[in-house]
Amino acid sequence: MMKIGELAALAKVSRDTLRFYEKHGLITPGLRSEAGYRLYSETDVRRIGFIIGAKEVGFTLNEIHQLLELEVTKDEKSCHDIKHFVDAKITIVNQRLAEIKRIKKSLQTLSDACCGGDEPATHCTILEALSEQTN
Amino acid sequence: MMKIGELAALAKVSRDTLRFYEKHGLITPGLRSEAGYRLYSETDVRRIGFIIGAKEVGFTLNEIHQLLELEVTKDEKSCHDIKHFVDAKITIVNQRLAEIKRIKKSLQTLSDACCGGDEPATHCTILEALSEQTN
DNA sequence: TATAACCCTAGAGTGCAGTCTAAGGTCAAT
DNA sequence: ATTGACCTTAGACTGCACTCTAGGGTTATA
Repeated sequence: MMKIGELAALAKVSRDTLRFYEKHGLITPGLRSEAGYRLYSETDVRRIGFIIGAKEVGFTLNEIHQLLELEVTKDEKSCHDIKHFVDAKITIVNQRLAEIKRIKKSLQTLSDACCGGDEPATHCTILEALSEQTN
Repeated sequence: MMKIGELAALAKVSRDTLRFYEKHGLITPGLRSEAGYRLYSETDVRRIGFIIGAKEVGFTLNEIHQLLELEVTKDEKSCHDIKHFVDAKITIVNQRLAEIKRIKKSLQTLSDACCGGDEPATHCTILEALSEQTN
């Protein structure tokens, strides 16, 4: 069990951010010490790791909230809804994957065109690098 | 050459967004019609396509601005700086790529655990799905 | 020729995601 | 016992990326 400052340092976010996430339901208010200090578990650490990762790839806190609330159980009723929601998210994720691969390739083209040795550096911009990608 | 409304419809953004991007230097103010209407070229279309794609995968407008300004020329002096900047960006892009793959896998695990047929739907959350990923 | 559907500007307003401030309580070390 | 580093709350403030409003001009169609 760690205090907010420790978790903040570990996750490289501010204490305020962690309280903000709690206030907005991304991390459930858990244990408190005698003095009222928040105490975080290993699960909380993984949870905020997920939040940060998801944020980095362009999910909003709202979307992350929905992702974290997803839970497959034996409840037949909700199972269909979950499947639907998850598959919709997978589609979005696949689009992002494709987009980021495009960007990576164009950055790579740019990097390769640059100082590659003695051959003359060709004139090249991101947009030109992007256009060259025929796939 | 198309007017702002056409480009907005094509790129699925608002006219205001396009004017906003211009004001912030993401698209250079180009040709104007006799009446002062903005006129956009094919290059502008590709440009805003790039902006939108980059935004979707989590780049800020500021970062996108920097990416768009990158240009490899024969100027030896700036070449080193460009290489450095681009390679730093590639590192970030690679991290995002890894992160989005992680998220995709966990969503897939979640989807697979759900309504897979007659086998009992195992209890599964995003965090558990993430933990299962040993790679 | 007038009506709708477009375009312009400057500037105000909005929602998201924090970030900071004030005023105070707790804990470990000198 | 007091100093400093930590923790608490509520609420104000900030920066980003739009989004809207007001007040006006233009262009195509009935």
